[in-house]
Amino acid sequence: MSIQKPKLITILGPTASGKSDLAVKLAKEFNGEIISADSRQIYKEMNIGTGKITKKEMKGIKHYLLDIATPKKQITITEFKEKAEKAIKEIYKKNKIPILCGGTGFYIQAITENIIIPRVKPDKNLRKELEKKTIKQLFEQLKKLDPKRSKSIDSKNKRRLIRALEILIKTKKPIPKLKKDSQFNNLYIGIKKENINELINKRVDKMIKQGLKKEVKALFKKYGKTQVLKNTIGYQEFQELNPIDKIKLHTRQFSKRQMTWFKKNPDIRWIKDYNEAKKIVKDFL
RNA sequence: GGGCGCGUCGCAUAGCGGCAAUUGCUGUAGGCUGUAAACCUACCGUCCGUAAGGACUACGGGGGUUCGAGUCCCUCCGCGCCCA
Repeated sequence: MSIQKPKLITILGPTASGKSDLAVKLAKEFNGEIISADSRQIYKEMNIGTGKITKKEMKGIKHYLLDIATPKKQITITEFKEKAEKAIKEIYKKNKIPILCGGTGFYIQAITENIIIPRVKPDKNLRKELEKKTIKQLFEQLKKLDPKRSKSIDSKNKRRLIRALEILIKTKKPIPKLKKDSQFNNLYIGIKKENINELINKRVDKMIKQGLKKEVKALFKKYGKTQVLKNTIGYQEFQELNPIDKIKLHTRQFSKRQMTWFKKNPDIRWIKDYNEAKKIVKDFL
C-alpha cells in the first residue's frame, strides 16, 4: 500500500559527517533536488557557523530552504514544514526526486512522519504569565485541563509545559494526538562515522580559518547578541566568541544529542560511504 | 634560613569530629507535540543485588588522639606567598 506513496529520500547524520556532500552526489546520480532540514541554515548571513553548503559545492543541484529568512525573524517548525512540503511538491512536478538532508531531527520527523502540530501561535504575554508559576503548578494545571497530555509530557520541562498550556488555553480543546501517518514512502540514510569527534574538530578549525569570528561579530552588531545567541538563532556555541575548544566541545555534545534522536528511528539505514548509499538508493527507486 | 597558607572523585569547588563526602563543569544514557545546536531528565569510587540494601577502598604519604578523622595533633613530601 505504500507503493503509491511518493518516494522521499532523507539523508541524516551528526554534524560534520558529510551529509551535504553525500546528498549532492546522490542528487547528481539520481536526478534529485535537495531540501535542507537544518534549523539554522534557514537563515541568511549565517554561513560559516552553520556549515552551510556553498554555491560551488552545490554543483548545480538546486537546494531549497536555505537562506529563506533573516535572523530577525523566527522560523518555526510549522513554517518549515509548509515550505518543505511545497518544495517537495515542486520537485515532483519536475519529475525529480526530493532529497531531504539535514541534522535537525525534529524537522526531519515533521516531514517524514507528517507530524501535525497545533496551529497556535506563541503568545508572548500569556507565556510571561505562565513563566511566573512553578513547574509543579504548571503541571497541575495541565493535568486538570488535559489529563491525557499530562501523562505523555515531560513534567519537568517548563518550556514544554508552558507551550502545552498555551495550546489548551487558546484552543480550549485537549491537545490532539501526534499524527504519524507518513505521506511518503521514506528511505532514511544515516551517515555513520567512527571518528566524528575528529571530524568536528577539523571542521571547527576550518570555520575559524574561514572567518567565523567575523561572521558572528557582524551578526551581533546587526541583530543584537540576545537575538543571535538565544532568541532565533541559537548560535550558543559562539557565546561571547568562545575559545575554539569550547566551540568544539559544544559541537561534540550536540552531535551526541543528534544521535540519540536518530537512534530512535529503526528505519534508518546506516552507511559508511557513497557506494553503499548509492546501492541502497538504486534499490529503493 | 624565618613566618604563613594550601594539597578532596577527570577539572574546579564545599566540607572545620558521624561522610562514599557538596556544588558546577566534563562524561554516560535518555527524552522531546509551533524556541530543537534550543529545552529537559537520570546516572557518574569499586564489587555483589532487579531493588531495598550490603561489602570493600578512598580526601598527598606515614604515624597518633578518638567509639568514630578530609575534618584535631605530630612528621615527611609537593606546591604557593611573604620576610630575609
